[in-house]
Amino acid sequence: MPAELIQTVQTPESNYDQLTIAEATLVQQDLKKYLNLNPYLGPIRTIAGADISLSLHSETVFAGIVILSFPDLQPVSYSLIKSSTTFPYAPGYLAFREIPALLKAYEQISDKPDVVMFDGNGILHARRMGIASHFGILTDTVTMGCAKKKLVGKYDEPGDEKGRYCSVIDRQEEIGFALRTKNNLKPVFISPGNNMSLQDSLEIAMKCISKHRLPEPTRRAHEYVNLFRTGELREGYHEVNDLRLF
DNA sequence: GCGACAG
DNA sequence: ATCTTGTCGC
Repeated sequence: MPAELIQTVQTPESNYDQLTIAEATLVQQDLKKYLNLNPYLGPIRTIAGADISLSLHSETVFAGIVILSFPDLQPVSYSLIKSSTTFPYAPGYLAFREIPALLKAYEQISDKPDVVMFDGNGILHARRMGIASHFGILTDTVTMGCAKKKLVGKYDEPGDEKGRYCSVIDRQEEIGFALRTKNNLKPVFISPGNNMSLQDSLEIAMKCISKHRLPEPTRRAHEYVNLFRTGELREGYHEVNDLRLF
């Protein structure tokens, strides 16, 4: 990586808050040089969901990563951390608001997941550098995005039945999919983050669909992070010892 | 200038 | 994202 970029991203928790939008754009353009969209060949034994929860009118950020077994999708461990941010929310720059906290949550995981799914996009982004791709490049991990709303591009509405999907196209380029995860409900938007292909992201997303609109990884991450914010779960890395299974 | 716009 | 109650549909 270029020295300038390394200096900027090496310790995001201390630098991202001070970046201007123009500087953030340059960081994204630099990071894109390291994007890898080749097929993922390794096994998937665990898949994690990453998300954050915010208090209204506050700089406090509750970040969480929940690791699920694969393909059974049962929570096996989770990492929660409280942090703060002053970087404003701006479409296309979500990573600069959420990544510092998510990096802390990721660091305290002792048994890292094989894949991480983000509540947001991978390459389904104007500069192909959504939060999943950004995080995947910084940590050299296998990541993908699952957004609840379209950020950029055009697509045909997929059929009403669960499992149907259509490509999302932006400037002649296929950058993701609109995937129907539940009958008659709005689709979610899937794209690869880093170290996997477009097809990988679609196949993995389909294997994570259960009875809800959101795939299990991000659905669980959202659930845990809210339990954390409301004080029902504690900060730190925890193994799930669910005796209810027996 | 107008419309679009992850969380 | 978050603040909120009931309500319509599978």
